[in-house]
Amino acid sequence: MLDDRKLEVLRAIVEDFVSTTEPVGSKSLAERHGLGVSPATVRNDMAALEDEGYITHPHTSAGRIPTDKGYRLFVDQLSTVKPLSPAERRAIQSFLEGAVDLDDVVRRSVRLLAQLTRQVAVVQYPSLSRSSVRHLEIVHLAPNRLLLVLITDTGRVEQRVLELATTLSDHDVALLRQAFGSRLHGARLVDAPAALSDLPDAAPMAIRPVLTSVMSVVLETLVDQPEERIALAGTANLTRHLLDFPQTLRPVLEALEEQVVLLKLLGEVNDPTTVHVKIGEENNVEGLRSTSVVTVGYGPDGGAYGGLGVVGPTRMDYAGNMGQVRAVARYVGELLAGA
Amino acid sequence: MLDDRKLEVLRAIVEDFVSTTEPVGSKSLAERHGLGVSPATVRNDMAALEDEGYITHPHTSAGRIPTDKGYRLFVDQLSTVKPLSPAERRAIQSFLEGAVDLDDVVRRSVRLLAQLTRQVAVVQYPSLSRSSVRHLEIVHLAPNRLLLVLITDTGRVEQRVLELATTLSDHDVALLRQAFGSRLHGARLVDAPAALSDLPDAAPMAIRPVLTSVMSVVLETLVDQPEERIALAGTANLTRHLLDFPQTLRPVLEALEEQVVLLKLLGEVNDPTTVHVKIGEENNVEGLRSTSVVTVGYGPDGGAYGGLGVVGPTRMDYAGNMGQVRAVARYVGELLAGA
DNA sequence: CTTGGCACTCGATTGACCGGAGTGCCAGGA
DNA sequence: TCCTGGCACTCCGGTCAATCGAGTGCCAAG
Repeated sequence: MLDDRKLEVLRAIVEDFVSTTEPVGSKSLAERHGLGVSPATVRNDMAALEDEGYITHPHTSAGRIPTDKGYRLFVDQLSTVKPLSPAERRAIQSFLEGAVDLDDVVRRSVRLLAQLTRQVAVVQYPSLSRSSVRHLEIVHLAPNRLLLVLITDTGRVEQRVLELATTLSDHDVALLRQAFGSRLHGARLVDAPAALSDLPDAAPMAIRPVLTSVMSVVLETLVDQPEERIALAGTANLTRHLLDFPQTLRPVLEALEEQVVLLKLLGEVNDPTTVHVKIGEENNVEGLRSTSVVTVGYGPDGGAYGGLGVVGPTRMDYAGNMGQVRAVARYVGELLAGA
Repeated sequence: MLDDRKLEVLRAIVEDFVSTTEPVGSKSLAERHGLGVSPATVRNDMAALEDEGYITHPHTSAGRIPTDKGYRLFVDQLSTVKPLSPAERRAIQSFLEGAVDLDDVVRRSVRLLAQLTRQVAVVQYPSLSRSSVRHLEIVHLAPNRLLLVLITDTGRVEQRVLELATTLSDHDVALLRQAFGSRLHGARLVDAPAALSDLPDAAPMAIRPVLTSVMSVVLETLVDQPEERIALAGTANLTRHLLDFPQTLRPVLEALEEQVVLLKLLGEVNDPTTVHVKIGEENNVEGLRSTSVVTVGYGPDGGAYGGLGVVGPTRMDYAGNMGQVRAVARYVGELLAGA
């Protein structure tokens, strides 16, 4: 149905439209790209592409623009992820090398990504459940109050204050500390329930009740309801593209303010090791139906820590942005693995 | 120069313009507000107000709109902070009452404020330096590595990892914990240097060197460079007003992404107990020259903890927004004082 | 000092017009 | 069978002129 030239025409349409923002006509297309055929032929191909739903035109006498389906085909078959320019590599290096702690890494990454892609950038903090325990500290704040401090291998520090029904002695707390510490140290948080399963039986009879209650609270707050965090940057970039369609701006901004939405965005990736693209209507998130989202996982094995990506207009430089997103993910992954 | 009626005319212009977004003419103004004078008289007053720079008109045959100076006079003399409606009070109550920790309080507050005012809301986390120490924990992560956990009276938990030049024994750390804890407990962080000044002399000779080095790091990271945090919400509200002037949107969004800028905004308040308004060009922040900023301090004595406020178009409901900002600040202040 | 009257200004709207980019279709040619 | 040039057609976008009306400034009378 679609021979090579038709595909070539589609590619040309996407590339031209992305760079000019204007519907592209048969004549200018035949001229600018060395297709070696006349505008009339291009028109025929265009008609075929339109029949198949890959392109459309706003009105009768206007040029063609790609549909979501057209972009999809372009991304899947017609474009190759663009490697970074040396300048971009240097930018990443110098941007990230000064980071002092996890917060700093994430903040710098998200800014970098926004700057590089000129889109809205989203970076998820290393997910708790997928991290492993570097240190777990239990502090005895008051007789019935504990402070839990968890430090993960990625440098994330999380704390919770626990209110207990019973009171504890310093000695009890020392026992708790010892019991939890020895079992969790180095373990991934996902495996915490298993690692702790034998704990009640092994513990001294005296503290078993309080231990089980502490244990359930710990598991609940750290494993069942781990707090995910997200950093966002570059919302100002939305104005570059969406001023043509001001009414789409509001829902996008609203969506971007919802942590849940962003997590969903980054979490929907099946295979976190490859760059993933959602185009326009493909987005499950209402309000982002007019945008495209490029995401990828980062961390060891390419996705163990979390996700990051960019949100921009469907008319975006997919090849470039995919390359940039992937590159930043790799750097960040290495940076955190080395920390 | 400006008699009562002229002031009344200015008030009417501001109120009409704020609610309609349209330049207001003499006729409709004379009708809608019961001024008891003819349009011609209103025109004379308008001419006087324009001479003084309180209002202006976009073109010859258009109605008048207030200038920044006009809004300023309106805020200072013509409007009274509007108390909240019962519905608004209830909204605040129900919105904030479920908060479980500081993060939650701040996040809920900023959303609430954005929703209430329909502007962009900004809430500063309780400033570290102005808080006092509820608990300071020193954890011995590794021979030359300490984890500092600070819990303030407002529930803010802050942690730093310290790398030391020397190695410490558990016993040393216990001494440190004891020495710092006893002196800082209950003290305000601002007073920390004074509270710790006698520490080196009082400590056992053996740990003096390391103690002074730890002390300097502690003071530096917690007092000299306290990390301020800011929460932001409601950026989507910008689209309601600024779509008339799309080009102003970008600088505003850019400014709002800069923590530094926001801190400056909230920090510039001289007297934190009263609601403060910066109108248009009065703003020192480039990029917010087209907006007005309403801020107030919160906490005991009305400002000890931090600041919060909203950013919106100069054409905003000052009386209402000032009331809402003040009310939220009070609630948040009480909530945190009671925590 | 207020008021009605009046001429004037100027943005906004409307409708007519036209140029141009682009299309779809067709018939002829390789 | 496929490509190509030609041609009529569509429709957007910009320009121009005319008109409308809200609003102003000024003045002379009350």
